[in-house]
Order: sequence, then structure tokens, then C-alpha cells
Amino acid sequence: MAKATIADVAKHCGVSTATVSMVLTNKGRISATTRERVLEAVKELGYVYNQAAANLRHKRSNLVGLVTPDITNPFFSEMIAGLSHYLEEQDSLLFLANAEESVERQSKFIDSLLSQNAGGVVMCPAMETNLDFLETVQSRGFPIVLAVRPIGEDQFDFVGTNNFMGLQLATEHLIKKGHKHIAFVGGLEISKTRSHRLGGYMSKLMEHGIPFNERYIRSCSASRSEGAKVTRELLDQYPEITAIIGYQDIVAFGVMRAIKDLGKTVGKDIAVVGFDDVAESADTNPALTSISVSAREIGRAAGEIILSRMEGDKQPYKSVVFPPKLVVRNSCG
Amino acid sequence: MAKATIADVAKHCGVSTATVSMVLTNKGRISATTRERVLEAVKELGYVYNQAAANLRHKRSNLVGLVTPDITNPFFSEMIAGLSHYLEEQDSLLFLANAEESVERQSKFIDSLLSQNAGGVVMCPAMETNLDFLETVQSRGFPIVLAVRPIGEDQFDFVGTNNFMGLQLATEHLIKKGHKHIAFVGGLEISKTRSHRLGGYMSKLMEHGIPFNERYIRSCSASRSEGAKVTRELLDQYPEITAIIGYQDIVAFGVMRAIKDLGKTVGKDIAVVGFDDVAESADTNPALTSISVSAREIGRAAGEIILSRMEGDKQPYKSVVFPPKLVVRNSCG
DNA sequence: CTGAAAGCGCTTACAG
DNA sequence: CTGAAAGCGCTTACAG
Repeated sequence: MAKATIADVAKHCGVSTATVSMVLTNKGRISATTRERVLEAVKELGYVYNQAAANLRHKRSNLVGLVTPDITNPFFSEMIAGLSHYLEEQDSLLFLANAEESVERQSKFIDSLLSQNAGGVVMCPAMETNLDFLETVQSRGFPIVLAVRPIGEDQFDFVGTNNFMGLQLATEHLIKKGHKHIAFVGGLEISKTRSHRLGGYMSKLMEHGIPFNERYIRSCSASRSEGAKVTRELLDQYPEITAIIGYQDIVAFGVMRAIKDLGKTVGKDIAVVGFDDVAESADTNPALTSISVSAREIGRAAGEIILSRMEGDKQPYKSVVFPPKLVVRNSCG
Repeated sequence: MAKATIADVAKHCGVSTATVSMVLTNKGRISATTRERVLEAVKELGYVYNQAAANLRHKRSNLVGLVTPDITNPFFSEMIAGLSHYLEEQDSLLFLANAEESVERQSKFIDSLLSQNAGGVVMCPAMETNLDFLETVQSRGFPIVLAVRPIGEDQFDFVGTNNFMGLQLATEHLIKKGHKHIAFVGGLEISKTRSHRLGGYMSKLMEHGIPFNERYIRSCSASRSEGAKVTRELLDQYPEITAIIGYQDIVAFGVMRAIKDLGKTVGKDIAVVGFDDVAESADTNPALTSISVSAREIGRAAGEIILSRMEGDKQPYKSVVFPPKLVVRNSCG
């Protein structure tokens, strides 16, 4: 029993395929009685609509792709949840790619999307992504919305947060608590996001007339153990440090760990602030003060934009920025 | 400039579309010179292969769906990473759905897959999924592989771990350390997986002649705070307890938290074992002894099976089980 | 309100 | 080794 097609349905109730198609898609004027007959035949034959064939015919698509650098990172998985939830509401389907910071894998995935007839893609571009690549894709009429990581100023839709402001909030919080020796731990040097956050950090320091010490800044990859390692070195060399900002919560966890290992108390001897406000941050001991950026909202907003572009929205490119918030808990005393 | 098609390429170099198709798919015998001419035209026109059209024509598909109950759970995101990595290697694309334990959303997603012409689905079925639903889908010739959560004995392919054995390992470890009052915290009562784990726990107890106390068993949802709450109650009522097994690591973190809050020491006063061995477990203080089940491997294996079914593999259904391992760290002294 | 017919971009026997 | 032609399952003007 091969799958039933529109033609089978048509034959079954003595109408044309055009008619069946119209009742299925709610187009044109169909008499109530015909419509019912068709719908009944659909049930009887167990007919399932072939969306792929329809897409081919009218050259549209309800398929959207998502490129993430690391699905395993809680921030991104939250974002995916937000995006996928929205797409589901809109009866759209999501292709997922986990590019793991590889420019090649990312571009291969885009090729697959293109050939699979997807309608657009939301990307958290790998760090080394170059602008030309994205421009080429977009110039072929394939909508892109950048999420989380901006590239190129006004040439793409973007949704994310304001990293600069996030670190201003964190830094200000610490300064107000009286800290003067504030370190910054984490992030990779090539990261644009990191440079924005550093900008927020440094500008706040200057604003308050606190001398800026380059040696208080350390990069490391996104893991607890790296965060802990770098912190041990840092505290060893610069015992005057009384506060540390983690580039991500996960790094901040490592920072806290290192502080405890040195026999000091987080929040008393040394204050710690994170970034991302992942679920776990509310549960550590002490609970981590962090900068909250609503990953789920970013995902949803990205979904809204990509879908509207796929429907032909020709407005100028826009940036949707969710301002970060400072969530005060116990890690700063 | 509309997208180039196979016909444009054919015209451009004066051959038939059949020829172009054959060089594109490496079928049939094509002379080297023709092949080159075609390939050149492809470059020149910026032609991109329309896989969707091809799928429609030969009624195949390289699209696979994945249903997870919670993409935000680290165990599942690891699994997704494993699956997506494998599918990528095989030039297959992944549709992702985050069903959030909703049977309706799950079934809606399957409908979308069907109508989008996907070739199969790997499912971590929502807890209340009923067998009939899955059977109906499968009987329509749509391959399903169940991952992580088994349903129905021999009617589906399955890949996962041996939960019974996992808890036997955990329980035995504690018994060998001399514990006699061992509690079991977490999981939801409707969960099949939980009942398997409970089986492992109880059987090990009996094997060693340790009386089994129903009151030492508590259910709770998968969060730190729930784990902590239940643990406080438990320890309050049954101070004789010296060891607690967490249904998942995340619950075990809550357990450890509650123990500390009571002024006791994890690993000295009370031993704790988790399940899942998520990344974080190596980093808690003390590091959590846990049962490791290779989520990534499960994802990959699920990918292998679904793809082979999609290619027509008609072997009897099989179960691939990765035996869990005990990873000893410091939470049991 | 409904049907006949062409066509979306590809593939696949069948000839030659 | 290559071409002509039918067809995958749908949609869309165009008639009537």
C-alpha cells in the first residue's frame, strides 16, 4: 500500500486534484459539500499531505536552519529551546547543526540547507567566520539572521544582547562594593564578544578613576577547570585582587572553586560575578551573582525575524538587543 | 537571476538533463570530457543541486528527525551532539523537536516529519507516550528508533543503557563501603527508567541481605532544588541514613547541597552517588561519584541504526545497550 | 464553484 | 556513452 496522493483522494470522491488541493490549502471557493467529501476521503485513505512536493512547486519553504557553535553549552541550548518553541508554533521545522566553531562545517551545513531548499538560517557564527562568506550566502537571496554574535555592522539582521553594557553592570556592582582590584577571567582572544565585554569593563573602571591593569585580564576556554587554573595563577601573582569577573558563569564556577581551594571564602575574601545566569548559578554555594541575558528570548526573536524575512519582508536590516540584567546573589558579599 | 537548474546547466553545455543528472550523482558511464564540461558549467552558473526535488522523484530522503523531552538537560544535549555529528558525516540533515514531555507536541512533530518527507525519526519518547501511537507510525513504513527510553519490548529498535545494571553498580559500591541505610532520591513515579533503576537498587540490597525500606525511596523532578528539598525531609525523618543515591547527577547535586546545609560532610557523614556523569560532576566539591552512560555514543548509535533502516535494512529489531560504568570520585569517602 | 493542463527540478528506464 | 520522455506529488492561472 503505497502512500495515498492527492490524485487518489481526487479519484476516490470524483473531483479533480485541483479541487483537493484547494480544500487542503483553504484556497479558492469550494462548496461545503465538496469540501466535506474530500476531507472524508482524506481520512479514509490515510492521506498525508506532501509538504515537500508543495514547496517544490510554489518555491517556498517552511524549513529553517540553525547553526550553533556548541549545543552542549547551556546558554545555547536555552536559545535553541526558545527558537524551536517558536518555530513549532508557526508550523515550521528546524534543521540543527552543531558547527563546533568550525568554519568548514558551518559552510557545509549552509550548502546542505540550500540544496535541501530551506528558507533561511539563523546563525551563531563560528568565531572565525568571515564576512564575505555570509555576504555571498545572503546575496543569493538566502535570508540570514545572526544571533548572539554580531558580525558586520548593518548588513545583517541581528539579535542578541549588549555585552558592553553587561560588563558595565558587573563592574559597577563591584566598584560600588568598594573593590579596586578587579580581574577579568575568561573568553578567547579572538572573540569579538569578549572584546565588547572588555570594553564595558575597562570603561567602567576609567569612569571611576580606577587604574586599569592589563595583567588582571586573562583569557581561557569555557570550562570550570580552565577557569580554576587561570584563577590560581592570577591570585598567586596578584594577591591584591579582591574581585573577579568570569567571562561566563561556567568559568566563574571554576573561579569560585579555585578561591575555595586556596582556603579563601567567596563573597568575603574575594567577590565573583559571572555572565549568562545559567540555571546552576542560583544553586551554587554561594549562589553566583551574574549578568542575565535571556537566551530563550533571543532564540524566539531570531525565529520571528527569520520567518518574516522568508515571507518576503524587505525592511532594512535591524538589530534586536535585549539589555542584560544584573542578578544579585551572594557571591559578592 | 533565478536559481539555475539542471536544465540551464544542460543547455549551457549542449547536453541533455539526463547527462547532467548523471554526472551530478555519479551514475552511469559519462565520458571524462563531458563530465568536465558539465562541472564547469555548474561553477559558471552557480548551480546548486536541489536535493528536495531529487528526493521527491526517487522517493528517498536523507532527513531524519529527533524528538527529545528536554534539550536543556545536559544528558540530552550530549546525545544530540553525538547524533548530529554522525548525521553530518553521512550528509544527512537533522530536524530537531523539543517535545518537553508533551505527547501532543511529539505527535504533531511526527506529522510534520511525515509531510516533510523525512525518512525516519529517533525518539526519546515523552513519558506518557503510548505504544499504539508508535506502532501506527511505524506500520506506515516510517522507521523509528527509540533512544534512552525503551517502550515495548521487541517491536522497535532501541539504543540506550542498562539502568538496572547502573543502579546495581551504584548500590554495590555503597554496600562495599559498609553502608546499610541507603536511600534512593529522585525520578518521577510514572517513569519506566526509574522503575528499572529501582529494580537494580532493590535487587542489590536483597543480594546482600540488607532489609529493604520503602521509606528510603523518594521521587522528585530533575532539579537541584527538588533534590535538596526531598533530602532535607528524608534526613530529618531517618537520621540513620548514611548513603544516598541520586536518580540523576543534577538531583545528586541537590542532595549534596542539603547535606552541607545540615552541617554534615558529603563523603564522610553521608555518601552520595549520582547517575549520568555529566561534565559538572567532576568539578563539584567533593567531586561526585556517578554512573556514566555515554550519551554521545548513544546518539551516534541511534544515528547509525536509523540511517540503515532508511536504506532498507530489514533485519529484526535490535537493542544496542551501552553498559554503564561506575566512576569513582570523592563523594563516598 | 470546479476541471484540464502545464510545470516546480529532478531521475530513470528505454533506446540508440 | 548520451538523449527523449514520462513522472514524483503538488499548485496555479485559465476556462467554463
